[in-house]
Amino acid sequence: MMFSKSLEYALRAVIYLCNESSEHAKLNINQISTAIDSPEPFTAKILQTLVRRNIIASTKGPGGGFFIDSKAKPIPVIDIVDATDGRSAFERCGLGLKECSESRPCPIHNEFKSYSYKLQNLLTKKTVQDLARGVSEGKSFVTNF
Amino acid sequence: MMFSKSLEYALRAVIYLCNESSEHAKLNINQISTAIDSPEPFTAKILQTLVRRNIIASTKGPGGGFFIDSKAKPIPVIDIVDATDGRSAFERCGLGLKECSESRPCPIHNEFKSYSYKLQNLLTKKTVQDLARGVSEGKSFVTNF
DNA sequence: CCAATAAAGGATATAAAGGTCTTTTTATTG
DNA sequence: CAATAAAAAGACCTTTATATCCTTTATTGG
Ligand code: FES
Ligand code: FES
Repeated sequence: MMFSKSLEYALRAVIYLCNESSEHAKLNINQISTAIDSPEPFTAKILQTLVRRNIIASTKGPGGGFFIDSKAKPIPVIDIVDATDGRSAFERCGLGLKECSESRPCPIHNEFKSYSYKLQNLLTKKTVQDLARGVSEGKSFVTNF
Repeated sequence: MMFSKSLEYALRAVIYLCNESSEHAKLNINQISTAIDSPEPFTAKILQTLVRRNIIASTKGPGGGFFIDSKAKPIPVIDIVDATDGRSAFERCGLGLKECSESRPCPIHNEFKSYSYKLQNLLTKKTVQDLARGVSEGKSFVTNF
């Protein structure tokens, strides 16, 4: 696939929020970007779009910040992809041809579509909560040293 | 994966050359970029780097142009990747962490590495000639309508 | 109501990828 | 040898992704 920086930061932030925040323990942008070691204003922009899409929540003012109600419905990873990069990388021709179809396939069409389908499937089944679990159990990390 | 434009044009050009050129039937940059519908000067740059890497050959002067001796040794697709995009996308952390290792994996490390390994393997085994064969048999295409 | 705090919004800056143009070098042919 | 054809080389331009900055809006506690 090759994730954009926006998607990388979005995923790390959302996983972090999933473990560390709640309606009663909001985190401000400085806390988040410090934790996941991402550029603060850029991360703010990204989180804003996630809020607009109702993937995460936020409140303004003192004591405000971003949070995820982790008891809320599971968030498929593909939702974060849709919010940041969109799905065009999956749909276009892997060799950049204008048309991508079974009737006029490029030489990598079959492999590419098969992979592309499997990956979308995986991203749809896998939730942010699944990824967050590994982190909370100390098996994986979203932070640099 | 997500190929760069350079890699897309490189692959289409090399596949085209594989079928349509030989030491005695060289193609100039105008013929190539017209055929594969790619920006001519940009494609020229890309082919220059492939020549420098001895993936394709070229001669200057009237009657000159680019060519592949198709009876020459098979060209693994990974060679084109190495020449254009390099392999860093395979090696870095999929979530952009500074370190990527078994001892400090991010939440997608295992899936990412497994996919990354399989893809590199596929690109190593699959040759440009394999891809060109489909095109010469009319089963696939490197050109737009 | 006021001061402080924090996100939202919008304009702007920087870097990298993608693409073009001009000049130089090399080879061929009449 | 001159004219021409073609790639090589290098400077330059454009667009998109990445990132920052500044102003506005909403919320809270005193
Ligand atoms: S035609 Fe290229 S991936 Fe479908
Ligand atoms: S640590 Fe993220 S892919 Fe290895």
